Amino acid sequence: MKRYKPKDVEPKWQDIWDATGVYTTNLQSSKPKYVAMSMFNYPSGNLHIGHAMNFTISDVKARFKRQQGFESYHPVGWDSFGLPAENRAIKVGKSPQESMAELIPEYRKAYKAMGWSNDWEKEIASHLPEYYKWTQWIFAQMHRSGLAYQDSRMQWWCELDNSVLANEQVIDGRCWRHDGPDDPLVQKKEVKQWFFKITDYADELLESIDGLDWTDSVKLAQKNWIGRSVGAEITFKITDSEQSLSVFTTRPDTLYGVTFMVMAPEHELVRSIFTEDQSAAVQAYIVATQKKSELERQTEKTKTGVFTGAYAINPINGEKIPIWIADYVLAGYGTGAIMAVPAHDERDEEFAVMANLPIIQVVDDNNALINSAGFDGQNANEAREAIVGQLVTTDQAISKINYKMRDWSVSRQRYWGAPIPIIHCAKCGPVLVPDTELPVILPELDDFKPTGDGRSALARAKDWLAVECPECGGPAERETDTLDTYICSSWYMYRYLDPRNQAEIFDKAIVQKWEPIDFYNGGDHATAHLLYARFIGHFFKNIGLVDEPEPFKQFLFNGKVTAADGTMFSKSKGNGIDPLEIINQGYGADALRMFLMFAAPLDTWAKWDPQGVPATYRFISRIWNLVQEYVATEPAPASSDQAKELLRVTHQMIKKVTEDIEGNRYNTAISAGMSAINELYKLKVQALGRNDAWQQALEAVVACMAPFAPHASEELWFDLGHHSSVHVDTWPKFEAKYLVQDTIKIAVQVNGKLRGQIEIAANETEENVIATAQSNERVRAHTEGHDILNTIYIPGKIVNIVAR
RNA sequence: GCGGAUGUGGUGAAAUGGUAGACACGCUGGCUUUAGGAGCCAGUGCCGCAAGGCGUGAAGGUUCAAGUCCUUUCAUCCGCACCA
Repeated sequence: MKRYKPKDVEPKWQDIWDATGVYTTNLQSSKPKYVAMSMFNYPSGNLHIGHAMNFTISDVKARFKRQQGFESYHPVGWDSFGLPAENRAIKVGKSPQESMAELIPEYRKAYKAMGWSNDWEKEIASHLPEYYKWTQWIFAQMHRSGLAYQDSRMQWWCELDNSVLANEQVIDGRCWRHDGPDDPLVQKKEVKQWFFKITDYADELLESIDGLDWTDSVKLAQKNWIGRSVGAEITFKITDSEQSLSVFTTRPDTLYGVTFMVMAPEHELVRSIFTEDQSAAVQAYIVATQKKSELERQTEKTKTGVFTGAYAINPINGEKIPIWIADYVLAGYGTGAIMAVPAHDERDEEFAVMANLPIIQVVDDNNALINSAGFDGQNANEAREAIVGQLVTTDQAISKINYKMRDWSVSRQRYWGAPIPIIHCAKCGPVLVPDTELPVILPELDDFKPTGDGRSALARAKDWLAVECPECGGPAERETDTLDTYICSSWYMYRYLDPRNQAEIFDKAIVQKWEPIDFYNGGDHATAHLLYARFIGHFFKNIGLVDEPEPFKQFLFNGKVTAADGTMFSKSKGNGIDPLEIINQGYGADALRMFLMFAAPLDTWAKWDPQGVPATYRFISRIWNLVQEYVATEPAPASSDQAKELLRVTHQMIKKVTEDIEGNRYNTAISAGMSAINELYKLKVQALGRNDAWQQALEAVVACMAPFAPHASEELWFDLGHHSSVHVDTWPKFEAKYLVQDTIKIAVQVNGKLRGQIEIAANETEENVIATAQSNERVRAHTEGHDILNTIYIPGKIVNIVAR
C-alpha cells in the first residue's frame, strides 16, 4: 500500500500546479469573483511562523471559494520598500536592490513550499519602478486635489535611523524599530515635511466604520484614533499685548467658570508673553519638561506648572485670568492651550488645588447654568450654542470639530523609498514632476545611508538632483525625501487587479468588477495601515477611480503564534519556529498548515505545541490510509443500513465544514473532518467495498479537507479516480435529506438534572414521548413518591419532568 | 484611569438558553511478527466500590432548564492613555 510521504507528494503537486496554472486567476471570467488576501510581506529575513499563520488563513479561504465555483484570487506581492529592508541592506553591506533580488526568490520558494495558492503571474513588488510610478502618481493626485502640503513641524526624530517618525511609530517614547531598554528616547526636531490631509476625510472615515464587516476591536481602535470631538475654538485676548490665545473646548457652556489658562510648555506663544519676573521660572520649567521622557510625563500623578506672569481676558465677561504653563496640556492636541474650568474638569481641579487657584461652579446638579450672568438657569447643553453664538458675532469664537487624528506625514529622509515627485525651483517654488515624466527613478547609489543632516542619501546624487524646472525651465533641484511606505501598502490591493498596466494605475472596469477585497486578514496595523488604505479608497472614490470607497469588505484581525509559555517568538531570544524546517523534517506543509488552523480560533493567540504538527500529520495519514485501502478493495455493494449511515456521516460533515469555513471557524471545521474520519473507521470494521456510498464519503472528506491539506488531498483525489484538480469546482453539496433519522435519542431530566436517555421514533407525539420518559427506570427512581407538577418537551432534544 | 475582551479537565479547546468538556494533545490498558515519526481498539472532569454527589474564576438573581441572560465582584490579557 502506498504510504503517506509528504516529501514526495508535496513538491510533485507544487510543480504540476505551476505548470498547469490552476491558481492563475482569469480576471475576465464569467464566474462570480472572490479575493482573499493577507497583508503583504516585508522581505527582511526569513519566512517565520507568523507568516505561515497569516497566509494560510487567506489561502484556505481562497481555496474554499475556488472549490465552490468562484473565480478565486489569492494575490501575492512584496512590501519591499522601507526601513527594515534598508537597515538589513546596510548591515549585510549590499544595496537594498541587490538585497531584494536575493531575498524575494527565497520567499517565493518558501511560499510555494507552504502550498499557498498564489497567482504568481500577477506578483507585484513596491520597490519596482513599474509599481512606484503609480505611488508617485498618487502623490501627484493628492497634490492636485490640494491634499498634499508641505509644512515645518516638530517631528519625532530617531537618532539611530536619522529619520522622522510618525506618531504611531513612537512606542513608549522610543522608536518602533529601536524600542529596547538601551535604545535612546526619541527627540523632537523641526523638519520640513510633506503631509497628506487625511483630516479632511476624518468624518467620512469615521462614519463608514459601522458598516464594515471587520473585527470589532479594530473598528473601535479606528474610532478612537480618529477621536472626533465637537466644540468651539474660543479666542482670549492677552493683556498688554497684541497677541491672543486660542483654545479648543467641548464645554463652552462652562466659560464663566474659567479661572485660569494653561498652555503647553512647547506652545510657540510662551516665549513672547512671559513677564520679566517670571522669566527664570518659565525657562526652567520648559527645560525640565524637555528632559522628561514621555513615560515620566505619563506616570506622574501630581500636576506641575508655572505662572507666566501674563493674563488673558475672558471674552464672555471681561475677567482677567492668569496664564500658566503645564505639561499636562499637550502641544499636539487642539490648539496646545486650554481654558481651565476646575469646577468641571478633574485635571483642571487637581491643578487648581496644587496652584491654589479659585474654583467657580457654573453648572449645578440639574445640569443648569449658575454664576453665568444672563445665561443662568439655562440647560448647559443648550447654552453651549448660545454662548458660542454670542461670541461668534464679535469674532471671538467659531464652532469647531476637533480630531485626535493628525495629518499623515508622508516624508521620509531615507533612501529606500519612492522619490517624492517634486522639483524645487527658486522662482516657482515646489513644482510637481509632470505625469509624463513618472516614474522619478530612484538612482542607484554606493552609499545609501542618510546624510545625517536630516536629508536622505539622495542629496548626494548630484547628477540626479539637478534638473530644469518644469514650469520656467530654470535650474532646480529634486526633492530628496522619499515617500512613507504606508503609501505603497495603502493601494496595492487595487494594483493586484491590474498589475502590468503601464498606461494607468489600473483599469477602472476591472477594478469595478473585482472590488472590494472580499476577505483580508493580518495580525497588525489595526490603525495605521488599515486607516491609510481606507483613506486612499475614499480618495479614489472621490476622484472617480473606484465606485466603492471601502477597499476591504471583511477584515479578520487574526491572532499570532506564541511560544509554548505564551511569550512572543523573537529573533533575539532565538526561539523562533522555522516553517520550512518543520516541512523538511518530513511532516510536510499540509500537517503544518492544518495544525496552525486547528490550534485555536483564528482570532485567538495560539501557542506553539511541538506535539501539534505530528497530530495533524496523523490525521492526514488516517485519511490517506483509508483511501488507499478503499481503492485496493473489491467492488461490493454497501448494505442499505451502511449506505445510509455513510451518507449521514458525510453530509453532517459537509454541512459543518462549509458553515465553519464560511464563518472563519477553521478549528471546528477541521474537527468535523476528524470526527467524520473516526466514524468512517468504525464503519470500515463492518464492511469496506468499492461502491457509491463509500466513494461519496471519501470524496467528500478529501474535498472538504483540501483547503487545509491541499497536496495530500490532490493526490487522493486522483487516487479516487479523478483526472482534474480537487481545487477547482469540487465542493460537495450538502443535502439535508441524508440527516433525517427514524429514531432519535432524547435526554430526560428530573428537576433539571439529567437522569436518563430514551430512544423514540423521530415523529413520535409529545404525549407518547413524555409517557416513555416517565416509565424510564432511572427516571422513576427520582419521581416515585413525588407529584409531577409539570413536563416540558423540547422536540428532538430533551424532556424535563418537574416533580415535588 | 478609560475602553474592549477573556476566565471551562493535566494541556489546546467545543457547546442556536436544552445531555458541559466535541475534536486534539497527554496519560492508561488491550490487540497486531509492529523497523515505524507505527497502526488499530477501548478508557480518561473531580470525589466515590457503588448508588450517587460535585463541577464552566467568586457571590447572588431570572428560568422548567444557565458556561450561555441579568447584578455585584475578582483575575488575566489587549488597545488607548492627562484628548481639553
